[in-house]
Amino acid sequence: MKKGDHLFLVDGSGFIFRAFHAIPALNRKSDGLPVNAVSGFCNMLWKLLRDARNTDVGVTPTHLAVIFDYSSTTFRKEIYPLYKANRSAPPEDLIPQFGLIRHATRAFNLPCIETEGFEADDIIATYARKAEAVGADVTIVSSDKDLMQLVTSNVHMYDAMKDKQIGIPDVIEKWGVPPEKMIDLQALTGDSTDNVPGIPGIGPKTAAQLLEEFGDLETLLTRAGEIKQVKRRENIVANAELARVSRQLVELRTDVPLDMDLEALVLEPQNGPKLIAFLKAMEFTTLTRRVAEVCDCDAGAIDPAVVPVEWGDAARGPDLDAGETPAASTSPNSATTVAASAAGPDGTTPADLAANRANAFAGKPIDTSAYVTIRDFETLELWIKAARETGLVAFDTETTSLDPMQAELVGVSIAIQDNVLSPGSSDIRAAYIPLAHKTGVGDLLGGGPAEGQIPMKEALAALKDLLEDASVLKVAQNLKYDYLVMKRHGIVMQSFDDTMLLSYVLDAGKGNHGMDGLSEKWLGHTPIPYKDVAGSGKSSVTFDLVDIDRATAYAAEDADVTLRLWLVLKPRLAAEGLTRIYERLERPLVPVLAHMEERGITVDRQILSRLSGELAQKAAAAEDEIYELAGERFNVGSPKQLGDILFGRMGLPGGSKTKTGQWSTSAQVLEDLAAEGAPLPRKIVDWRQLTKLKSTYTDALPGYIHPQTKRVHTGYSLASTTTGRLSSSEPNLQNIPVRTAEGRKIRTAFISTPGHKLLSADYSQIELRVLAHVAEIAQLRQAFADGVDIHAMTASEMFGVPVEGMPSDVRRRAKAINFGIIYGISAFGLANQLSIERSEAGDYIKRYFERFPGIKDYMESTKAFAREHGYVETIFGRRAHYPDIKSSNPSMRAFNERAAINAPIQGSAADIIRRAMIQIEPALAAAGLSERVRMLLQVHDELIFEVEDDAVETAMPVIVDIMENAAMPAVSMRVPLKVDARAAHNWDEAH
DNA sequence: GTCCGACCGTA
DNA sequence: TTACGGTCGGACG
Repeated sequence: MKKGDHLFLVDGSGFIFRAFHAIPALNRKSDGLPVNAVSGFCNMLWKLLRDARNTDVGVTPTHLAVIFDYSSTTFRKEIYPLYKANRSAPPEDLIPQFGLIRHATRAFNLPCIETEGFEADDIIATYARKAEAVGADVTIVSSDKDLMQLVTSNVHMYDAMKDKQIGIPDVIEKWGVPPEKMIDLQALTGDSTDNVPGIPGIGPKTAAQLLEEFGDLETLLTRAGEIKQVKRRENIVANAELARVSRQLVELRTDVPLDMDLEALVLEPQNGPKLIAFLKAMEFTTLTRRVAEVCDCDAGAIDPAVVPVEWGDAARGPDLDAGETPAASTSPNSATTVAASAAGPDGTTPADLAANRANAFAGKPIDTSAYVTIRDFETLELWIKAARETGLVAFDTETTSLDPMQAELVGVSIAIQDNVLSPGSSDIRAAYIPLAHKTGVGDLLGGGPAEGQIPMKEALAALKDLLEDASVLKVAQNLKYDYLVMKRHGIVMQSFDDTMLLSYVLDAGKGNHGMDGLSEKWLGHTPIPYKDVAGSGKSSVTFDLVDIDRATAYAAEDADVTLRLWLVLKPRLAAEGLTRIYERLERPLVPVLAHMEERGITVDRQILSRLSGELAQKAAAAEDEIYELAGERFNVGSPKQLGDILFGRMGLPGGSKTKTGQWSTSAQVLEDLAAEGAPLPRKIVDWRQLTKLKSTYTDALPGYIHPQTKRVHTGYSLASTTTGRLSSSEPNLQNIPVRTAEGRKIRTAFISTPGHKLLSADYSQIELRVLAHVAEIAQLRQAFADGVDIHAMTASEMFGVPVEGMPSDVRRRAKAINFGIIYGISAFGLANQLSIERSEAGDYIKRYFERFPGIKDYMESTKAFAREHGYVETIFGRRAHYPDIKSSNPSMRAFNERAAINAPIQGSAADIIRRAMIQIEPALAAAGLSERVRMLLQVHDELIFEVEDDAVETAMPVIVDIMENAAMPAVSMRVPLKVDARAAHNWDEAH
């Protein structure tokens, strides 16, 4: 961009609201879909672009971008939590138009820009100043006064609705101050729509007058004593701080990190057919005709585009992030109303669309012989172009390993809905792009690269543009894997969906969410098994050694199936009211977790090796004593042999049996025997602990140290629990010992890099707090509000023992009961836990319910809900399904009931920490800590960070604050959340 | 080689 | 009494 160029910055979000209110809502599609704002937007863009071509008329953009708000959790909320807190949900008819306007922007071939953590205004400000700095002219298409501070001799505003330019004189005329003083003026007057406080009683006229007199806000505030009017003087003195905060809120940032540089905003030629297809889908006949004339296209020959409609989830659940789009209405039945009155392109309501799609794809044959192998750059370009045209592409990587940190990229497959490569068709076409296949299977020296592959570097450069293009939606199955593999090649994917996560949000509790299973379930199609192409066991090969034709069939099929699954599952989100869960709690976690996995954590090999030696010695000693006591040598690790010795040859009384009929040798049983005075069981328990620590931790962990990074990279699964918790594997870092002193030594091996500390922040009693919240238990809520010992309080309530001087055993029982409640208590389970009679446990439970009747109510109503709906919900609306809740098998039914009672508690806590994790990185960025603090691990109620020594003090309150307020603003907890944080050189001391 | 049960580590 | 994943032994093929 250079002098003489003219950048247009369209305030997309501002325009949506203005157009919606300015244009009558009777502007609807034939099926009832409200499109008034979309219509105004399209006409405005067309006018701007037409003028761009006709140099005789108006100003002519050479560059243009449309900018949207992305999220309401901006840095301004940090400065002033009440910022925009009074915003109510947008009107129902507006909700589907947010998404449509983004589609419209893409149909116009224009960049669509949004940046997390910043408002559209800040992005506009940043671009405007950058363009000005290189000598270009700027026109901001908006009439929002918040943007007027940006006006200079080179930066103008344009009110598209009134067709009016706004320059410096216009600002002065309207507000009485020049643009550079608008910030001070707004700081004084405040803004009721955004909840910017300002100074009460001061409006624009007074503010302008004061600024005229004192020059600027700071001078005014310091010299406020000179003001003659008594009330005004006192008012300003009293509220000086409020004015300063307000100033921070209204001043726009000009340092927003930009994904696209100025050059990328250059105005591309119009794509007539693409635009016409969109306009036809919107039924904008006049504009369609005009565009067709100008582009010299035959509009009649172009089919309407398939435009997905995001309905929002107006029907239910809290708004997960007030103010963000698309947001919710509070009316309980509004989604149905919108849905009933409006229609998507291949259905009449979201539910119809979902059903139609499911029907269309169930059993629809998949022709795996039609897949294409892309072997030259030109063909690749053609496919990428086609993907851009449709704005939707399924994507899959083929690699040499299931571990994304070790995997070498071998090839990439893509699938598109093809109305570009073969016009008029909406079939799916899929292709495989081999990149690193080798020849010479079985050749000891290994073969060279296979013939007919595009050089990796060239192909990745082309794919990078597509994958990082926010205007093209990428669909993948288990996206985190592909995201990480691509990130390791310098590609940071933007705009994505994950079919695994769609299935998880919709159907958690109904089986797993792997691609093969989903394909069977929804498409009636069995994909080619991996082992059919790569073999299995000893004779298996890595994917780079698979013949390219075989690889094409397998890989392209994966992309094809993924795209089909997306078409089936995505409409179900809106139909079932789960869009917000998916968009706010699930999808944003993918990059967050990918980054955590990529970072890994340092594990000290020496410490583990030393511990392993110690454990080996102790275990050997214990083993000798065991043989001595048993009178023979046997495999201590074999429960079967051990059982024979203890309960057979030695004749000890057997406790419980396992489900295979064997005598149980569990720790519980052995402890009971030890209490009876038998020495052997005690030794077995000791031996088990030592060998467990050795085999599972000290010996296994070093094997996970990555050869290049020298760190341990766990893998998080987003979709393997019914409740919404994450799980960790290879290695599982969510079960590193902590309860015993011996076990805690393992944690000393998890260390920070030099100059850093590990910071651990964990929620205190989060599940009991959630219980107090959902079941509305007055005593529990009070106890948490007062910060008293919750288990002691319970004991005191139940047994009438004062908290002061309470025997530890009494408190222990109460603690077990509290946990039992969370787990959907049964007398049997509690009796087991406390080693008491079942009748006594039953009495405890009875007394508990008497003291806390709300708990009983919660349990009964949760069970009833689960029976009626087949699922339960967290406080944020995540669902956990229990299809067997009505089982005729009483123990199976009871098990499902307990799980259903537990799921909203465990799941709500899981949702809260998810929200914290999603907010952490932007919050750290806003605090300037991005480079100095890195989130490494999550252990259900704990987050572990690696922090530069000097940043610990600043980072800790930021992290604690985010975590403690993570439920807000979606859910206002009736109980405070408490987070404890510590930093130290290793995990043991930090915890 | 692959699968399953028993056991045990975490929240 | 909830939710997980890893290791081992032992049985199956």
